[in-house]
Amino acid sequence: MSEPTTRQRILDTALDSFGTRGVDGTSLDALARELGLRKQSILYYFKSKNALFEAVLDEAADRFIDELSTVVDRGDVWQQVEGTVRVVFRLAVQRPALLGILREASRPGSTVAVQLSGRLGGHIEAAQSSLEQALDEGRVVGENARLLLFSLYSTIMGVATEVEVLRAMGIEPSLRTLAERRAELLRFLRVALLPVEPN
Amino acid sequence: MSEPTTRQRILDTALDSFGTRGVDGTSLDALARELGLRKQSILYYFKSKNALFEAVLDEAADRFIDELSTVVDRGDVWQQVEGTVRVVFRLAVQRPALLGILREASRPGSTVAVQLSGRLGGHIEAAQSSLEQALDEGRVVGENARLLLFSLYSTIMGVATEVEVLRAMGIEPSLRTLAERRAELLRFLRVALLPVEPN
DNA sequence: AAAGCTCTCTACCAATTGGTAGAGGGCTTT
DNA sequence: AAAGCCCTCTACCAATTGGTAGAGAGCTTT
Repeated sequence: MSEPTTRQRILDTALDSFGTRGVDGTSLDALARELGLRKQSILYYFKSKNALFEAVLDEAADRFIDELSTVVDRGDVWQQVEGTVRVVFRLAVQRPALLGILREASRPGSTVAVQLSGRLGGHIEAAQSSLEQALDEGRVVGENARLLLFSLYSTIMGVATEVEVLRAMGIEPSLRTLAERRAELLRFLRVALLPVEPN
Repeated sequence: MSEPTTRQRILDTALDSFGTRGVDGTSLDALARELGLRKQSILYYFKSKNALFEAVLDEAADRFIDELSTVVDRGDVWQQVEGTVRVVFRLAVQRPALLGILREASRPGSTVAVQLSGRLGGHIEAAQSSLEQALDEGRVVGENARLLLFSLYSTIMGVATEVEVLRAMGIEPSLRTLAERRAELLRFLRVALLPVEPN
């Protein structure tokens, strides 16, 4: 387990800071301080703050894909959904910034969203066609695969990341309540997706 | 129809800018320029940028409550859900910044979220107890009213506001696709919420 | 040992940030 | 007409922002 390169350390720390404090809320100086460096060293590896952000986005997309890689090749759509929920919830605990940066990048009006879509495009398409097939075969309830996928995404990401809304509802985020949230989400999705026939 | 006060104009413009460009992405100078003022005039009405943000949040919460006021007193839970979806989607077209500022304020780690929860707390509770009753009477499928409400919120807000994710999926946001999105969302929620028995 | 490369640093910089102090114009009240 | 109030302004300010220029230390290559 060799030490990570300085470049990698910068990417790691930047991902965490961008993902939690936001890009605008993260100054190169603060980032460098956290790394025990001067900001000029950051600018040596990345020619501008925006270039750093783009690199961080690529990194985040790669990791996200990596995390989901074990899920995609499951045959059953429901198992894919279930696996995705598990992965996303694990990330919400272990690396919340990874989800935070997706949130940051997908802000309405974001200019970098295109970039993410380029990275994730293939996986989105795969998920969609998988869903489409299940829809055709009546294994899943719905009409439009793309829009259904979009609803699924919104629900899962929202439930996993909207912790402040949760607080507003009087539920303090903790490991316990997180498990409950996940269970309720899975129930919700199961009812929404799977046909009633108990076979 | 009298002209709005300067204070109100500031609140209005700030809501739009905070909601679309973000708080960090909005400088007092830029805001003042947009208003045809100097920033010192803004600071005359609001003692600091943060105070302005808090006032904007209160304003946004009031408007949001106002928009939903016609929905809450419907007897049927499903009609409440349907009405909420309609209101949120209308806002997504007419005043996206209003939803944007909720998103901004509910960022994980946000310090102002508590404030919003104070404003919306009563309405959340009302919605919850309404849902609870429907749950008890078997009119709605689910286990935990609070968590179910949370899932509903995440789904609706996500589908209405995650336009960049939509773009990434190859759906260009427009009035046409928005209507389709809403229809699919309503179908999704209906299946997820309502019991199967037709009658 | 000279030359070059990789990396981190100091030294700056112009622009922008949120914010303070206070002048002064135009009302209304005395 | 004087006094006070409401409002917007000019004039600053210190701190922070992202970014440039380039020195120099340590290594490898010639």
